[in-house]
Amino acid sequence: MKNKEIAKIFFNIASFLETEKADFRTIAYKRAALSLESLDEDVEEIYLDKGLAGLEEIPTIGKNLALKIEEYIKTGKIKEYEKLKKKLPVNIDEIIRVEGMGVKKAKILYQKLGVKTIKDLEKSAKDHKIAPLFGFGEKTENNILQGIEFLKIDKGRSLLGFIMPEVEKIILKLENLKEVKKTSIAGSARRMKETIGDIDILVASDNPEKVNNFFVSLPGIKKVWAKGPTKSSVHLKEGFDVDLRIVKEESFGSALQYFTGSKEHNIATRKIAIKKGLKLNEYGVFRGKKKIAGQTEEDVYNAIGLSYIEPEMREDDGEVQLALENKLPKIIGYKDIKGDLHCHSNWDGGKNLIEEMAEFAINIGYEYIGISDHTKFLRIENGLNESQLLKQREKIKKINEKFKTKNFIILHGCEANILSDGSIDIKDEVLEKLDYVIAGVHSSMKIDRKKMTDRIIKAMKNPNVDIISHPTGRLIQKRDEYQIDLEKILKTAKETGIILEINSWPERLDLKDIYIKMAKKAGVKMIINTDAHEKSQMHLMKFGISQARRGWAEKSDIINTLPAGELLKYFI
DNA sequence: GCCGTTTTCGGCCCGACTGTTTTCAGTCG
Repeated sequence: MKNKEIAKIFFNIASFLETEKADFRTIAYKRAALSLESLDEDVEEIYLDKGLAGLEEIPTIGKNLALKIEEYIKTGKIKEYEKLKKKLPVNIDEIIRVEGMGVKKAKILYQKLGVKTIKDLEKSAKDHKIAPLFGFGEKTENNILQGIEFLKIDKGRSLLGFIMPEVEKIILKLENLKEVKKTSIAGSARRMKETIGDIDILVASDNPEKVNNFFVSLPGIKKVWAKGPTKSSVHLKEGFDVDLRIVKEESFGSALQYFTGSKEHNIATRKIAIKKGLKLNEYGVFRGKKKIAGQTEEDVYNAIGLSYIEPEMREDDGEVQLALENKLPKIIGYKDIKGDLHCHSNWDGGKNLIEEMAEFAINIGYEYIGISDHTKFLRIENGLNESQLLKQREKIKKINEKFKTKNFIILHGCEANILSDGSIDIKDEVLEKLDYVIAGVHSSMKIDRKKMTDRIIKAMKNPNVDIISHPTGRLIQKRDEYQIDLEKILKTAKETGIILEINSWPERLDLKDIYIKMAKKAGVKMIINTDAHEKSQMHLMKFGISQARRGWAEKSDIINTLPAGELLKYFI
C-alpha cells in the first residue's frame, strides 16, 4: 500500500506551500492527504485497474493530484515535492511535531539559524539563539525545549483501553467540584478510536475560572501549555496532553458536538448548516444572530436537518449524507450483549475457576458465558488435550446444575489452534461434542498471503469450527496483521456460516472497524468477545462493542446479542 | 487544488490562546 507514503508527501507539500502562503492549495493537499490515509483500497491497485479516472473518483483527488499520484506510482518520486525540499531543506514534518512549532516558525529558524532537524532546533534553543530573534522570545525558546523533552519520552498515541481509565479519573475529580454542572469525554476518546493522541474533556459551568484553576493544579501535571477563560491545555506525567473546554450549560450540546469531532465530520456538518442559511459553532446553531439550538447534541443535529449521529460514526465516512436522508443504521448498543463466548478459566492457566467466571458474568447481567480454553498445541498456555476437554465438559455439566435456577448457562467450547497446514490441533470426534469451537492462528504468522488465506479457509471448512478468533492477528502498535485475502475469507465465511470474532482486547480490536464494515456488507455474522483470562477482564467488552459501532454493525450482525437458545442454532 | 440541490467560477468551518507586539500572526483543535 502506497497510500500512507503518498499521504505523507502531500502533507509535506502542504507544509512547504504554507511557508510561502497559506492559500487554498495547502488545504487541498491536506485534505487529499487525510483522504488517502483513511482510504481502504490501495491507490496503486485503483490506478492499475482504472487509471487516472479511477484516481479522480477518490473524493478530494482531482486531475492535478491524480497526476501526482500516477507520477509517484511510476517513478517513486514527485518532482514538485523534490523541488520544494531543495528550496527549504528542512525535516518539516519532524519539526512541527514539537508543540508550538509550526511551518512559519520552522522557515524563519532555517533562514536565520540553519535549523533543519529537531536536533538542530534543540541545540539552537540551548545556545539561546532563538529568543533574540524577531517574533520569538524567552518563553517560546523554553516551550520549544520542553516540547522536545516531551517528544523524547512520548509514546505517541496510546491504546484506548489504557487511556480510558485515566480519563475517567480526571472526569471524576472534575465532577466533585460544585461549580461543575455537566462533564463529558470528547474528542477521539468519545469516538472510541483504537488509539488516542490526547484527551479532550468538556465541562458545563457558570464559573469557568474556578474550574480552570482547579484543572491546571491537578496532581500529575507537568506543564500547562495554555490557560484562558474558557479553555486550557496541559501535559500529564503519563505522557499525553489533556485539553479542557468550559462552556455554559445552554451550549453544552453544540460544544460537545464540536469538541467530539472528528474534524472532518465537523467541517461536513458546518457546511450543511451553511447551505441551510445557518451557522454552526461550539456555542450553538444560529440563524442570523438568533440561536436556535445548542443545549443538547440531538437539538444541534436536528436543527441543521440531520438525524442524531452516534459519536463512533463521526468520521465523515458517509454518515452525514445518511443522516440527511434519515437512513442511518441503528448501530449496536452497549447493553445489547447477552454473553461472552471467549473466556479462559484456570484450566488453561487463566486466573479464575469456571464458577467464578460464571458468577461474574451473572453479576454483569449476562445470560450465558462460554468457556473456551486454549488447546494442546499451545503448551505455553497450558493448552488442553482431548481427554482434558472431555473432563472439563463433565465438570461444566455439573456446575450448570447449580446455575439452573438463575436462568444462566455455561456453554462449553475451546479456542483451538489452526496449525500451519490449516488442520485443527484437536480430533474431530472431540470437537463435535463441544457446544461450539473457536479456532485461531497462534503460530507461523509470517507465512505468505496465499498460504495464510488457504490455511484459514481450510479451517473454516472444518464442519466443527464455528468461530474464527482475532481473524487478522494484529497487535496494535506491536504486530501487523497476518497477510490474508480478506475478501476470500469473507466469501468463505458467508458460504460456511462461520462467525468472525471482534476481539475486545484493547491491543487486538480484531476485526477492526473497516473490516467490520466489509463483513457486514458481505452478510457475514460476527461475535464480540473479550478473550478474558481473568474475570474482571470481561469488562473489556465495551471496547469490542465500540469497535463494532465504529464499523456500523447493527444488533442483528452480532450473534451474542441473541438469547442462548437462538445463539446455539448458529453452532449446529 | 477541488468542487457543485445556490455555482464550471468563486467559494473553501470556525474559534481560542499565546507570545510578541502595540493590533495580530502563528498555532492548535
